[in-house]
Amino acid sequence: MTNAARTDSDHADMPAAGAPPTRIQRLPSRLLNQNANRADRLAAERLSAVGARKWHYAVLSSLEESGPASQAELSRRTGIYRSDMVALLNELAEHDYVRRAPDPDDRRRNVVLITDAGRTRLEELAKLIRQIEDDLLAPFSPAERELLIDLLLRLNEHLETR
Amino acid sequence: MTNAARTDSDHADMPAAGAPPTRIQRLPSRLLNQNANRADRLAAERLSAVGARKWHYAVLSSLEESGPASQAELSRRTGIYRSDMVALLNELAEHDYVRRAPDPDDRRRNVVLITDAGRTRLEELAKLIRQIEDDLLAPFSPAERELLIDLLLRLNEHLETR
DNA sequence: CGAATGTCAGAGTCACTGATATAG
DNA sequence: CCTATATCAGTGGCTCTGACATTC
Repeated sequence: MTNAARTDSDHADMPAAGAPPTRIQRLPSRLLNQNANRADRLAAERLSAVGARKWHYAVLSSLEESGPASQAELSRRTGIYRSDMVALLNELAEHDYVRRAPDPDDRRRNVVLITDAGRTRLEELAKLIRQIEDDLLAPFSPAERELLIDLLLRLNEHLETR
Repeated sequence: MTNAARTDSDHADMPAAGAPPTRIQRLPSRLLNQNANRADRLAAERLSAVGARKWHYAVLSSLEESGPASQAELSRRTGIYRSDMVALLNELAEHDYVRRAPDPDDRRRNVVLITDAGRTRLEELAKLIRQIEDDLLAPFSPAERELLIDLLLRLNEHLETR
C-alpha cells in the first residue's frame, strides 16, 4: 500500500511517482506553487552555504544593473517591500556590500550604493545563481527555457494588474 | 521619478510597468514565486467569497476522483502534510462535506469519504476553480495553456527528486 | 496640505518538524 | 521491534499591513 523505505517524517508523504497526474496536479496555480517552493528550497540551500539569501542577489544585482537608488526605488525595482528592505540593507551593510548615504537633494532619502566588496560578492552570487538556474532547468533545452521564461513573463504581466 | 497616483501603502511599491525586464525579473525562480503568489491571492479571494480555501477543493476533488482514503493516503495524494490534514478535515467535516469512519481492517486508520453534500460543494468549487484558472490563463491560447502546463509538469517532476 | 520616505512592530499564511499514543 | 497512523504543538520564512516621524 505504501512505497519504498522511508521513515516516518520525510517530506509530505509523497505520492507514487510516475503515475499519471490527477486533476489537481494539473492545476496551474498548484503547479506554480509547488515549483516555486521547490525552486526556492533549492536556491536557499545553495545560497545559505555562502551565508546569502536570494534577496541579497536581487538587491546587489539591481544596484549594479540600474545604478544607485533610494530604498523606496530599490523596493520598486526588486518587488521587496519598503518595510522589509530596511533589515535586508542592514544585513548587506554589515558586510559592507552596500552603503547608505543621505541624499543631498532630498533629505528624506538614503542613496544606496554598491561597494567594491559588494561587486565581488555579486559576482560570487551570480555564479551560484547561474548554477542554480541551470540545475533548475536541467531537463529543458535552451529553446524550451526561453519559452518557459517567456510564458511566465507574460503570465506575470497579466497578473500584475490582476 | 515615481509614477501614478497611488497612496502610500499599496502593494509593494510597484515598478514602472511596461519597462523591459531586468535580470532578476527573468529569473525562473523569481518568476515562479511571483506568479504563484499572485495566482494564490486571486484564488483565495474568489474562494473566500464562498467560505472555501483551495485545500478544500484539493481534498474533495481527490476523494471524488480517486475514492475514499485514509488521512495519510489523502495526504500523499494531495501533497498536504498529514499534520495539516487534520484541521482541514475538521473543517470539511463540520460542514458535513466529508465523514471520518474507522477502518475495520486497520484500526489506526480513518477512512475518509465524501458525502452527498460534499459532492454538491465540490461541483460548486469546481465551477469556481474553472473560472479562476480561466482568468489566470486569460492571455494564453489553448495551445499555449497546454504548453505551459506541460512545461510546469515536467519541471515539477524534475524538482520532485531534486 | 497631501504625498513620499525610512523605519518599526506585528499579523496571517504556509511549509515543515517533532513528539506522542495507538495500532499494525 | 520497527513502522505507520492520527493528532497536537510549535518553528521559521515570507508576504503584507499599519502606523509614525520627517521631509518634500
